[in-house]
Amino acid sequence: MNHRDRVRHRAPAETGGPPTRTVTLDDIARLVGVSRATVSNAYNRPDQLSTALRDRILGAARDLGYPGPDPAARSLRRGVAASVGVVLTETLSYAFSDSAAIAFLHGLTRRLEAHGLSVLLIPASPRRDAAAVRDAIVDGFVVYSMPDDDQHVSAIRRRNLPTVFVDQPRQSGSPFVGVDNLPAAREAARHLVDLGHRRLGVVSFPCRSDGHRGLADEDRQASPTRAVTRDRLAGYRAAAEAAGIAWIDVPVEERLRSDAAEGFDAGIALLTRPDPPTGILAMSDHLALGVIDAADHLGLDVPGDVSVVGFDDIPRAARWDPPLTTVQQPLTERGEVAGDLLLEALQHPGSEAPTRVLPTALVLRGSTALARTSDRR
Amino acid sequence: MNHRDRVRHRAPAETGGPPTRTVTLDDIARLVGVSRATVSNAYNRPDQLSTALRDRILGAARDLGYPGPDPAARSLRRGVAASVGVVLTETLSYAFSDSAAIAFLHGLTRRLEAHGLSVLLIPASPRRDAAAVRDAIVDGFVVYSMPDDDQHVSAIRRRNLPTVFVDQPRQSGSPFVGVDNLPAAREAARHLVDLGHRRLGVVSFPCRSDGHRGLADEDRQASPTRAVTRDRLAGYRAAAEAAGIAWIDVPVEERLRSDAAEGFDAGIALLTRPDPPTGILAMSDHLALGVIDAADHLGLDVPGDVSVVGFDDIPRAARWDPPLTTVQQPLTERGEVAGDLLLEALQHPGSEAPTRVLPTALVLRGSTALARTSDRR
DNA sequence: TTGAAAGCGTTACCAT
DNA sequence: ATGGTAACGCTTTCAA
Repeated sequence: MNHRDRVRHRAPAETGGPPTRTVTLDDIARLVGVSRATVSNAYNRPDQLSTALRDRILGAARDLGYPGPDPAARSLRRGVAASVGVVLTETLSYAFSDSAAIAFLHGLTRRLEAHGLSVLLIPASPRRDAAAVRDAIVDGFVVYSMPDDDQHVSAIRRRNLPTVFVDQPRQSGSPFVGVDNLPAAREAARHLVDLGHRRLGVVSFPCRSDGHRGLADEDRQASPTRAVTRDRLAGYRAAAEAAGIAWIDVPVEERLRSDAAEGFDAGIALLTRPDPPTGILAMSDHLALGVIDAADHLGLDVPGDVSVVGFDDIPRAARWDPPLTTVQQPLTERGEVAGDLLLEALQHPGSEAPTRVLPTALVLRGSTALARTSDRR
Repeated sequence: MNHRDRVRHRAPAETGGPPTRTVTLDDIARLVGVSRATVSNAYNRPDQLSTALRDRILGAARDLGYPGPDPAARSLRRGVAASVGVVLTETLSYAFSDSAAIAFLHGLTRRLEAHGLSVLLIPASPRRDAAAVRDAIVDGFVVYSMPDDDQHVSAIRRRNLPTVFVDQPRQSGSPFVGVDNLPAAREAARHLVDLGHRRLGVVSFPCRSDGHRGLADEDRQASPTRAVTRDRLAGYRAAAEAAGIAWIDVPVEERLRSDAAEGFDAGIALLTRPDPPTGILAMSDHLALGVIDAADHLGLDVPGDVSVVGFDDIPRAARWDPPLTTVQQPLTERGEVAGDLLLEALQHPGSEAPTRVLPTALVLRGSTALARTSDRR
């Protein structure tokens, strides 16, 4: 980014240096005939000088077009940025198409703005280097659902600032907020099993960040980089095996992102198998809604022919046709809690690093029903 | 915000000063036995020193727990922030419940992150002072739909950085992107008139930021602080008067925010009037959907008893029951264009300030229908 | 390949 | 009430 627009170069004789502001505190001071300190006080400590002088200073500043004390210089000197950095799972723009991320940011900003803190959204997609993280002028970080081995996360760790982790990774010594994914997923799967479903299918988040899309073999399932994926998979599996269903028989369709298009694609893949599942577990509502569309598209009835369970309970879930059975997690509240934890960490640096596990609940709606008798075993 | 956590105070004898970093470039330099400049080069210009030395330096940095060059100092010295400030109509958290704002941010971040720029969301609700704007360490600003007389906008103007205005205010000399609200609104109103509706009602954004909620008298209507409000009102009015409807007879319900709850409230107010409107114009889809709910609630059929037209065409509009007739504007694209304009302004400071007016289109769906014959005149 | 020095624009302490 | 002064931590030119 070129910066020359707000700068001017000093006379040619000048020793080469950084870009120079058009007008600084010094200029005002000189013009008014006071010291730099006094001008600074005019801005930051109005009570330290006479009203008359202050007005004279502010007037001169206006005349010269002085933009006010330079924020970077200010921040350097004071050691405070008045802002908080946020890194999110995917690209920034993706976050704005993901209801779960949006709800999180809603809760987070609600808390932070109450304290006058700005929120710096940092581009941290897997493909980018961590420069933006290293250059972020912030007082602390919020890490939202990032892979364990992510370079941005490492860079944040090195920054050594108060950091709150959401969902993932779990970082000892740092505040954490999330839900218990394994039991939540297990309950979702058990629900299908209890309805008599024996042929299950799963639509999963990526196991690795290698761009794979399709069936996840045992090897991939063994080592998902994201804990959310790992735990939900384990939960589904636990319930299936508890019901005597061999996990090897359960197709796990891995998809790159959590959106309806990917869900649709995965749904088609699952439902056109030779022996298609009658119960499908999706790791997010976005994916689940896509699966329902896929069933529709294939002329299958939900829940008549196939039951679908989501995860998150985004606002659209309840309004869908049929309304989606899903695992509800407190999306906005997670953001609020993350905000609270960070504020706490900023105010009391030395204090304990709390872990807050929020409750989930299986919400039964219209997208699941008893398996046909013929489909049971 | 307390900053002491990442700092230590030097020996007691130290002259009082700003908070001090635990370890700086200097410490590394001393430990390795080189100059500060060389350590700096190790980070910023790897080609300027031998690999061996570089490794020694980076190793020492790791040993000392050096967090890397301080971003604020860096930014001060280089004169670049690598970030862009954004201020939005309302509170930050509100933005995350407004589909139009979300779509805008989606488009904006898509463009900005491609250039490695971070996005600083600045709390700028009408009640806050402009401190967050003054302290924002950014290379430029995006102003999204703010009142003309807003103090944050004034503060941004004083900062004298490249700034793109979206919707409002229109600032001569600065890039602008928006739509032509007056003709768009006029078309929406004409649609109702063409369907035979003679008793109209309007659900409006706030005319002033004084917290008023309810019928807007002529005086209020005469001077809305926001151009969007002014222009849409003027458009509605033009179509009504062109059809011989006296504007004084058209109730304008002013509401504080653009959400379904406010729309519901306004819908109830309009539809329980002695001579209720048969055609309602809402300034946003969120409001319009609330109006439909209100009609439902009162046992009125949409569009049988009352027709409703929205504005924006948010994703939910097409999926609603009934699907909403509305004025479509390119929400995401607006964000992209804003991003492009700002990037351009950052790269070529002196250049022209383009104004981009994006197209709108009235989308006819199920929420509008012919007025009953008995209701016409 | 390395180092010395000159800033970047502020703020906060201390003295007057 | 006001000013002198010493940092804050870094980057860059220029010379060696």
